[in-house]
Amino acid sequence: MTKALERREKLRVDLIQAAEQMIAERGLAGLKTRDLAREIGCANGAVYNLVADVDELVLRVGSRTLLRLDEALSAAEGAGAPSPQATLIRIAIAYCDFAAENLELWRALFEHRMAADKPLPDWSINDQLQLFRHIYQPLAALFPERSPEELGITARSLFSAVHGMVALGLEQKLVAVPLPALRKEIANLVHAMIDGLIGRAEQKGSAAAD
Amino acid sequence: MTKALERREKLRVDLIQAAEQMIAERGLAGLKTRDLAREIGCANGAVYNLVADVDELVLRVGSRTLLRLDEALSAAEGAGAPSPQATLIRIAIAYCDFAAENLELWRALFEHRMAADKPLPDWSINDQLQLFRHIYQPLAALFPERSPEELGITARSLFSAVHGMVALGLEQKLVAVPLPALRKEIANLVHAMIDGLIGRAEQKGSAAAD
DNA sequence: ATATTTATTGAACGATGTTCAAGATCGCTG
DNA sequence: CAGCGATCTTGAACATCGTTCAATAAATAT
Repeated sequence: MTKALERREKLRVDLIQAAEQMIAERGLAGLKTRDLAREIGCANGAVYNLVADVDELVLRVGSRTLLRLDEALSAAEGAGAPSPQATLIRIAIAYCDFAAENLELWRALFEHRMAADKPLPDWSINDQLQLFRHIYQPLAALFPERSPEELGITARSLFSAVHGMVALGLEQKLVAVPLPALRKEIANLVHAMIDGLIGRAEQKGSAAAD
Repeated sequence: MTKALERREKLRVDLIQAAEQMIAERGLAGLKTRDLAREIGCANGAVYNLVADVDELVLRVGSRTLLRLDEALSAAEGAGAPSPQATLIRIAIAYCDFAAENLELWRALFEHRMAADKPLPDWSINDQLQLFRHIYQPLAALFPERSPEELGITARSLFSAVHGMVALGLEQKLVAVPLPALRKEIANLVHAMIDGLIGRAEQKGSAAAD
């Protein structure tokens, strides 16, 4: 019984790769089951033997995108660390660059919405939470007195702020921003946010001494 | 010929209001032309006498949402102004509150995407640019030496950062954040961003004196 | 009142996600 | 290796969409 399952697995991998390429080329809205079936050489109905529905397919592609994003952020934090500030800025720039280079796949991560009655599977939620990890460590170095809970909240806030700048910056709806200008803006505002957070922490800490 | 056009106009208003209510109740994906037609009492084909297509309908609803958002932000900046910093924070909180209270309509502003070959009409683009106006004035008070271009860029960055925090904060995908905690986080990070921007501006300005 | 212009209708079209009975294929056993 | 039961695959069919259009009804002009 191995032969059948092997073929199934190979087809499933092909399907997810084809879906990834299709989203990258035509956007999430351009993903069609019939085109996918033709691409991997099977009947359109067969797609539902490999995957429960299109939602799962999009989530599986998203999982791959998140993995590559994770690698890109790891590479950014890996290279020599002059200071936690510099590391955080490099991570933010790496996030921007990844989004620009994988525009449609990155958008698909946030554009996709499940039906209200079918929530995200756990494995998908877990994928997403891994991202904050990259920001957590430099933040912990900057604010050693903060609790893990506080650091987690701050990490999510920082990530969300950078995400917003990238999301609206890469949007063609508004005035198109040249990528170098966007990178500069992000570096500048991240630097300001960190400086501001440090300043406010010192102010707070010294209040007892006054 | 007034009778026919009057009826047409009334129907068009009804249509947009019905679409607004439908998006608010069922989300952008729940907007269906046949349901709309039944709601306003006409044939489904008649919808296309009132509006070119669903894209235009969504944009018209978006225009109304942006108008109400504009009013909410104006109200936030209007109330007594202790300092530009405090005003910016109030605006950010107002943005967060508006998004929370008008969740589906606010989401529709950013979820909706036009087909690649049909760009946004000018009137819709203009609607969106008005938003930065609210941030521009307090920023100009904080950084009088900056050029209008620089201020515009900073205003967009600040707006985008807050937008990102609200967008990911209200997302049910990740861990649900209680609204009061989100408001507190936004106030904190906006404060930090402004402090940081001021600090970096001072540093830069005094560099010549070093 | 009649003719001409215009608006409205709702059936039909094409696309799309999903299902399912019928047929093809596979894996095991005698 | 032949045959049989289980399983997989197929592609036609279904339900829903947005959108179009010839026919009908209404409104306006003469």
